[in-house]
Amino acid sequence: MPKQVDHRERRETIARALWRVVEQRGIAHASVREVAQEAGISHGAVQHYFATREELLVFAMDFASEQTSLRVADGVRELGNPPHPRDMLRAMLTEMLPLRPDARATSRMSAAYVLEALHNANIHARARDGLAHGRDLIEQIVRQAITDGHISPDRDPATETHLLLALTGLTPLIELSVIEPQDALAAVDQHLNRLFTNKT
Amino acid sequence: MPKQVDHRERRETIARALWRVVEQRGIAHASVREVAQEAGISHGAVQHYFATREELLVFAMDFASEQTSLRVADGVRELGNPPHPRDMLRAMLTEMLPLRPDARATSRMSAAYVLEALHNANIHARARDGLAHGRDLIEQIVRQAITDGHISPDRDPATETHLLLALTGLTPLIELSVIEPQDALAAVDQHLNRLFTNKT
DNA sequence: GTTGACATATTACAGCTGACCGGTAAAAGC
DNA sequence: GCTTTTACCGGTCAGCTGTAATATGTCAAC
Repeated sequence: MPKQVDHRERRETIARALWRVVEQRGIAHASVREVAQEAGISHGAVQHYFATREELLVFAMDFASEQTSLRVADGVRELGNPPHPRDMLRAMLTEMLPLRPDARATSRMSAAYVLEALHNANIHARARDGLAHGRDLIEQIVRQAITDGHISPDRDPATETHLLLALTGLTPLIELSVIEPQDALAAVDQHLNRLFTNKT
Repeated sequence: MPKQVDHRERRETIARALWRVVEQRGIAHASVREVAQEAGISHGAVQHYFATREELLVFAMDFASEQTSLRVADGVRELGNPPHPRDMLRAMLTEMLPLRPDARATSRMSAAYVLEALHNANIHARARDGLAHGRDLIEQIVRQAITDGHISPDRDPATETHLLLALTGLTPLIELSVIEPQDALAAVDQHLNRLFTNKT
C-alpha cells in the first residue's frame, strides 16, 4: 500500500487556494502555477489532483456552492423552530452577498464562474443547473409561505422568486463601495417587508 | 501635413471589435492581437491608438456606457412628453439587461469590467464613479416622482434606488437561460408597479 | 528488503502574451 | 523635391501559460 492521502481534503485545500487567488488577484491570475504557489505546493502536484485547469475551476465552484449552503444552514439553525420563511430568505440572501470574508470569496468565485460559463458549454450547463436549483429552492419557500398565509396569495411565486434572486444585483454596488453593507441590508429588509404580510 | 485619420472613429472601431471578442469569446480572449484580428488590422495598429491594453479596456467601457446612455435616450424620446418616470426607469433597466444584441454586448463588457475593477485601483475608481453617477441619476428621478405624487412619500428614495439598481441582478438568470426575457420584464414591471402609485 | 502503488517534484514544450522598436508609406506644406 | 508628420506594419523580446512526460520520494504489504 502506498502513502495514503485524503484526496478530497487535498482537493479542497487547492480549491481554497484558488478562491484566495481569485478574490485577491482576479480570475485572470488564477493559473495552475499561481494557485499551486498559493497552496504551497508544486504545480505538478496540482496536476496530480486536477487533470486540467477547467476541472479545478469546476470543483472549486461546486465546493463554493456547497460551503455557501453550509453557511446558510448554520444561519437558519439559529432561527426559531420552525424558522420563519422571511428569516430563511434573509439568511440565504445575506450569504450570497459579499458582506463577510467567506461570502465575498465565494461571491467573487461565482461571478467569475458565470462569466466563464458564457463561453464554455460544460460550465454553462453546470452553472445553469446550479442556479436553477437555487431558484427552485427559493420558489418552494415562497409557495409554502403563501400556503401558510405569510405571503399574499395575490403574489405570483415565480415572479417573486425572480425578484428575490435579483437582489444579488446589489453585489456590484457593494463591491465598488457605491453603497455600504448596511444600505444593502436595508434594501433586502425593505423588499422582504413588502413581500410578507405583517400578520404572523 | 501627414495622412489624416479620424482618431476617435478609429478608436471606436477597435473598441467595438473588443466588444465582439468579449461577447463571443470572453474577456480572457480579449488580447491586443485578437482584438486587432477582429478589427481587421495589425496589432501594431492597435498599439498606435492605445498605448496599453488597459487603456483600450477603459476606453471600450466608457464607450459602452456612452452607447447605453444613447440607447436609453432613444427609448425615452419615444415616450410621452413629459415622459412618465415609471416609463423612464423601465427604459433604463431594459437597456441595462442583456435583452437585445447591443445591450448584451455592453452588459457583458460591463460585467468583465467590474471584475477587473476589483483588482485594479484605476479601473476601480472609474467603475465606481460611473456606477455612482448612474445611481444619482436614478435617485433624482425617484425623488422627483415622489414630489410629483407618482411615488408614495413613505418610500425612502435611496433604498428604492438601490432596489431598482438591484434589478440588474436578473442578468445572470437571463444569460444562463434560467429565465426567459419575458420573465425578466415581468419582474421589472411588477417591481415598478408596486413602486408607483396607480393614480396618474 | 524487495516490490508495487501511489504521491510529489522536475523538466520540457509549444504557444500565446503585452510591450517595444525600427522601418516604411503616404500626404501635405514649403 | 525636400522635409515633416502621421499611420501602420512586422518582428522581437522576456515572460507566462496549460499540459505532458519523466523522475524521484514514500510507505505498506509481502
